[in-house]
Amino acid sequence: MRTDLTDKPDNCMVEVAMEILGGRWKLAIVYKLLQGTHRFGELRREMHGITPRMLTRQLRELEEDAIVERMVYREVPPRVEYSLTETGKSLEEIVYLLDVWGRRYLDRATNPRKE
Amino acid sequence: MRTDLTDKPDNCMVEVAMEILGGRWKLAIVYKLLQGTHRFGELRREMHGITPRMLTRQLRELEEDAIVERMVYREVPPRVEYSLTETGKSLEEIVYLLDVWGRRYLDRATNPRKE
DNA sequence: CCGTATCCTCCTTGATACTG
DNA sequence: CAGTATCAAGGAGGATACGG
Repeated sequence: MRTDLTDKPDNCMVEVAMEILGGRWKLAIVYKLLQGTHRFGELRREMHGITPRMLTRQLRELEEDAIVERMVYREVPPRVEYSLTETGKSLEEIVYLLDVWGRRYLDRATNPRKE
Repeated sequence: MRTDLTDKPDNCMVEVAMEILGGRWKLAIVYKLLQGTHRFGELRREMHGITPRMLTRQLRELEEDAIVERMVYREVPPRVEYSLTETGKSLEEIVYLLDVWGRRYLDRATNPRKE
């Protein structure tokens, strides 16, 4: 499944980070959770197009990697809240910079200009 | 293949960025090129485990997305050099932070400690 | 409301051999 | 040296229906 993270020969930890954070949804979920705790259904609505199955899988993987915390309230109807761990919150600057970079990239791609 | 980047409904540009930079090798290649221009063979040797086919594909995609520049020298034997564009260089801080994050993450995973 | 169960497609990645 | 060609496997991601 995942290559052994401790078996990275040289000093490029970018590969380690991308192995945990890669994929289509992970960092977008972190982006949402940086704005505060969310319930399953809230995330589902805000993530335009994700299926419940996918959302569950991504959240479980993030939980295993200690990025996300899952809090279950045994009520009727059931309530489950997701939030970031400290490790998850430590991604704030990276996610922010990626957001900025993506916005600028899109601007350039949309109205290209000469150098 | 790729979803239309201009068709992202809300303000989460993280998805845009990950669509361009996601995958196993892209940011690791950027990491190497931040240290200077590289030839194909140099990258191949430094990227432990990448096949020439994969390296070619990743470099071509990065070239299409204007992250990487390809310079062909018509010599014998042939020489091709890869370097970052300005857009590529603008990833420096992100790549640096990902490297740091990955290193710290690995430390925590290797010698876990209680809070 | 918060998920699971099933079934499915196709992209990503890889191994190996070969070429200008 | 710098790639292509070919073949193959596996997993990421998706559609739909159902369960506690």
